[in-house]
Amino acid sequence: MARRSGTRDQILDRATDLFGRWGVEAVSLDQIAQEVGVAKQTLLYWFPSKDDLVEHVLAATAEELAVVVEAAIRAAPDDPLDRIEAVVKAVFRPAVRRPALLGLIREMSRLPPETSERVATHMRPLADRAVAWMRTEMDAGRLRRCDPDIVVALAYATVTGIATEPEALRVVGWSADTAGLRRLRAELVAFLRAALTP
Amino acid sequence: MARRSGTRDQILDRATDLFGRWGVEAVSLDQIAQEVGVAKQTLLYWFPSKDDLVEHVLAATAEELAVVVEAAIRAAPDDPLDRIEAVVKAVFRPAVRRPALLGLIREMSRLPPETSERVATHMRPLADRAVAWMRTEMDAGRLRRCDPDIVVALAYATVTGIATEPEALRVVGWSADTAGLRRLRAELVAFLRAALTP
DNA sequence: ACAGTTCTCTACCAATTGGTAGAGAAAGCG
DNA sequence: CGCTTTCTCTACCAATTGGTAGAGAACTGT
Repeated sequence: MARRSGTRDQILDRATDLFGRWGVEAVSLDQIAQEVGVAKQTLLYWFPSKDDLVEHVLAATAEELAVVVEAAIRAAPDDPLDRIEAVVKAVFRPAVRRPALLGLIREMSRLPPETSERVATHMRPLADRAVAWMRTEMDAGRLRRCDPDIVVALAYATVTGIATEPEALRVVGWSADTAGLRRLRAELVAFLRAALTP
Repeated sequence: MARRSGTRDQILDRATDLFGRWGVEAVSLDQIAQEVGVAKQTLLYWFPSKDDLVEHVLAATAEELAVVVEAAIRAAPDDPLDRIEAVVKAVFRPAVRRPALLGLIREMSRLPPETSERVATHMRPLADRAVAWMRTEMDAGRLRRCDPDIVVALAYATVTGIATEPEALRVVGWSADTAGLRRLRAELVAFLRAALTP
């Protein structure tokens, strides 16, 4: 999250934003280099190929999101709905400040299978924990009974979709100012709460 | 939906799939031409530029989805939750058969503003009707009271997200066979029902 | 058979793509 | 000081990009 200072970190940073906003294929090395303010060759010194850069960007992003989620889970209260709310809010903040973050995760499905598989491996422990946790909460009657695998994916899809598609929100007349953001977050939390209450 | 026969329609058809799957920027005219089985120049005869092709593909897709949704609304029962279920099922069928459809709508946010604005104009009447309808149902106490603008966008994000991100589902161990699809659709409908029940 | 559209083709173009080769600063270190 | 490592640069490359020019089929109506 912190904009770091070395050339390598600056490259990672700009590449994250550009890849997430426009898609990996749509962003050229020349463009990244120009925005960072170095020659393209400098990119290729730090990352021997574009694929390599993409992979490092993805790994760093997945890692960053995982850290944010872990922290939110640990800090959150015991009630499952409160906990979900805490996680959503934790993800919402960096996602709104840098919309590219979640957009990047989406780019996964457009990458060669081996790459996306490696990123998926990164996320799997987190997803597994979430699923297991939901299952126990359902057994305890504190969450609506359902298929936890799919519902974790549904919740993810809702949060990611809404955070990365300003166009869809514009269609219904939403605007991205502070008040709009607060309203959006509140509705998102209420939506998930209603969807998961027993 | 029907695979039509003229050269122009074949081009539109393949372009829809390829743009939706890989993103507009990632697909070249040469690639489309090759898959259709014609020379690139034939594409540029029917659509004077790539931008023009993109625009026609988007318009056709938006139109197609709008027709499906309209039909589902008209055929559905009066109860709002049943009606939502009918629409989701109606969208789910073509979306799963051709995942590119919803993926394409997502591409909107990556296009030049004028283009995305024109597509948005196409969708707006539908969204407006949905919002107005939700509002009256809420007033009648048959839907959970909330901000209908945002909740329409949320429901859209959930359906689109889940239908276009097989990767996210793979992470939680989901598989795309017939049984998996049925399970997914059932959970999706239950999720939305729970989220919108008063 | 005719001329006129309608359609698809080959041949080419300038610009951009990811990537290579290797020179030259800059900085640590004896 | 000199030597080595770390870093960034200019110059270039083959391949691919969206797009142009214009020739030739193939089907029209007469």
